[in-house]
Amino acid sequence: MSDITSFGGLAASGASDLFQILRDGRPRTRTELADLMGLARSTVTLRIETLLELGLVGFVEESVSTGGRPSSRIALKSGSKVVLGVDIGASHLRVAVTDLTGHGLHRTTRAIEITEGPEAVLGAVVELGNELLQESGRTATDLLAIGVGVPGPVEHRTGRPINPPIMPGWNGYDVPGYLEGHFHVPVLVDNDVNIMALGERNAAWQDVDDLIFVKVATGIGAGIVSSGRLQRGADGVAGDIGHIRVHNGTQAPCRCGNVDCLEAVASGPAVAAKLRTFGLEARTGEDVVRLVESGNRDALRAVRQAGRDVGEVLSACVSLVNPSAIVIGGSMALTGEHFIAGIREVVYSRTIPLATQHLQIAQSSSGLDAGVLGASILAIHHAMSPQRIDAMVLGLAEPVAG
Amino acid sequence: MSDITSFGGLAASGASDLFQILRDGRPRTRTELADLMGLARSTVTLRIETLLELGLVGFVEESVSTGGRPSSRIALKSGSKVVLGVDIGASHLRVAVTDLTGHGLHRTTRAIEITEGPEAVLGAVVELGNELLQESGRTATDLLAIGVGVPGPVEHRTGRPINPPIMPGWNGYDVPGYLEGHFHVPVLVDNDVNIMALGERNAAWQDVDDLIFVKVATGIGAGIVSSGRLQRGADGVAGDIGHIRVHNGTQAPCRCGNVDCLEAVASGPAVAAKLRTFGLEARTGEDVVRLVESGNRDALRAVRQAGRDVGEVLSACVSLVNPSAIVIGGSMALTGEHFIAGIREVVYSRTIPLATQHLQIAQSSSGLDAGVLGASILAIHHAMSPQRIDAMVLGLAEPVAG
DNA sequence: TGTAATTAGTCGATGAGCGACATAACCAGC
DNA sequence: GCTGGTTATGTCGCTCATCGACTAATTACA
Repeated sequence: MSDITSFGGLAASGASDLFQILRDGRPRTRTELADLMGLARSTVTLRIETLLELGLVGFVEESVSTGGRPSSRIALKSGSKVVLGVDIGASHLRVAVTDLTGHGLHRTTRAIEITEGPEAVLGAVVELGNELLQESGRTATDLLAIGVGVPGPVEHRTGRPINPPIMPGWNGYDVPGYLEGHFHVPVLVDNDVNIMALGERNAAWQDVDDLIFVKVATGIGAGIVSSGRLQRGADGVAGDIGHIRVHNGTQAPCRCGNVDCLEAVASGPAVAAKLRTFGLEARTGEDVVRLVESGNRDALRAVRQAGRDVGEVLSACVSLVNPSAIVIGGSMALTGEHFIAGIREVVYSRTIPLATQHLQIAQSSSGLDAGVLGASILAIHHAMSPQRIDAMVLGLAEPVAG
Repeated sequence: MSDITSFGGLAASGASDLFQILRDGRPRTRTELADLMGLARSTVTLRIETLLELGLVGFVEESVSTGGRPSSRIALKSGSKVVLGVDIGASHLRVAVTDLTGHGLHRTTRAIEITEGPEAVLGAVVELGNELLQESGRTATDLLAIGVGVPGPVEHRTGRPINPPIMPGWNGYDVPGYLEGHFHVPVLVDNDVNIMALGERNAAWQDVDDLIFVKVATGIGAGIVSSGRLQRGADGVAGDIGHIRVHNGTQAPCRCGNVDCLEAVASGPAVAAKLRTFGLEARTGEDVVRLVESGNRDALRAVRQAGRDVGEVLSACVSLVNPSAIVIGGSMALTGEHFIAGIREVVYSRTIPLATQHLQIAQSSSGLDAGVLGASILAIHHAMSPQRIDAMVLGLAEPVAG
């Protein structure tokens, strides 16, 4: 009764360990790799040959000599394989094809209404996905995995949304099942803010292991990366900071039933509502951004106050998890420095210096692409996991052995 | 230039992997272990023999048969080795000797003033440590490691306190250096709340992977365990919730310079100060506990309100990290259900149901021992790390080979 | 008391990984 | 442009952890 992972010798020559090191995209020499893994150089050479045969790695030309024979540099080769990154929002859908390094090839957007339910929205995902594959000259067989972000709580293990407040009809829906039925590859689903945190970290904060990504748009949420790992919490709803209480005394009612929730005070629609009391025309966060860009004083002031309110909640977050970076994304972040200035003002005054001395607070650099990039990363992480690499190596070894 | 970990074959026969499984204290059969590790039973047998020779594991008598030859059950054997757990408080010192399963053998307390500085306090630690070793019939050679908790921020890597507000003279002091000079074993230092979180989890919440331990005493702090790992943050000051702002409008000044910090409102001394305005005699959290136990109405009301204030901050923590348990410790927890009722009242009303449906809020069960137990766990984790077990196995192999 | 069931100990075969040595490629200086 | 120093690569026999299969031991139950 032995399992499949062993067939005489060890699992799969451990080539996947080597591969995981190359995942960061940096080219390495054999000696570097040997040091990094604590193995002999000759062993590393053998493992590299396995990965070369699989087409997973390749040589980089630039051979730099330090006085002797120049070392050949080995790096991850994306090959022809691709993944799909899907970012489902309340009112729009964004899909991207990326190679295995997470670099975007093609992307596209479509207006949808998430309230139309899972079949309608996921049907659009299938359409856009197929279009993109065709545009980038790939076939369905080149696709390795799909990552999906949805605007609500998800049980990451099963990929099913759980009681999502703004996604009627999606509760418990088998999102991976639908997409796997059309693409026949693994589908990973997570909260949209979580994948944005992944995307942003991969794009601009590779060396930062403790990071909080905050999305301020129609809703407000945070994705937390601690010790380099995404924190989902016990029920997968960690980072739901939109309903933490703030105290500016307006008793603003929130859709959750409470009052003075951050989301009822500082979200795009909340700021827009406040601006309407000044006789300004505004409904969404985008409207607010437009008013700020036009230089409207009331809008500026309201945005800065919203920043302060977000800052109040974030100062608590900083005290609790002590991150080294906070990245602000979502439509409200597009108001530029005014919003972030309000955040900084409160965070740096309401937190002990020890926690803020190395803290950076910055605007999202990947902007609207953070979601699809993060979704791709999620898919790549799965497609390139040690288990799957081992399986590929085994697939290479078996025909030879048989 | 190869390193010491390899001398011809593999590092150390991988016996440490096996040992790590047995660390939970549960006895296992060979077949169970083989399944758990994905290795052949014969291999497991060989590894067990190595650990038997080292005296690290042993057989458990009770042999249960399921219809055939009864399996022999293998379990961790604490042997004669011990560790010291040290819990340094603002005004008292607690030291315990425990075996390698973390079970206490002897413990003792002494009144100290942390303001007397590191040499005086650590001198007392050395005295008490030696006394305890003698009492439990162990010698210095039986000691494997020391774990220490201090009431302030610590750089865990070096064991040096960093700008601790209530520990004048300790800033940057080499705590491990002092103790290693006397005991000649590794010394691990961490924040007191962090080790209490470790101790509490080990004592009563072994199966809970997401837990927040909150200490409410002279100060207020939290230790966060996420995905089974202690979260220290980027600078090692995660969980410092004492200076998060609460809003009951009293503008209470805090020693940190801000107003309305949780610590200025709900800590032992803060509640005591409030009770003095009612003409009651109270200075510390212990005084408050005494008044509550005597049934004083004002004290009851003040404690419940303090619970609500703590609950306000904890509801933000729940939204952010989504734990499955919150454990309340520290002197204020000794006021019994009144304090925790206030916490529950606010947390369950100010947090979305999704995050609280499986949330438990409970009083610390290990009480005053949480600190020393956690410190021991910290020491044991280090003393029993894969690297150190590998080294022990090597030490066994080398004389034979040489 | 015998038989089925289950666990434990033993041993030859296998191959991942190692170190050592020979070879290849490049630089600098004469 | 040759030559010696330097650094990287390729090759090969050896070692030992691990495997699977077989045998021995121990119990339950008919």
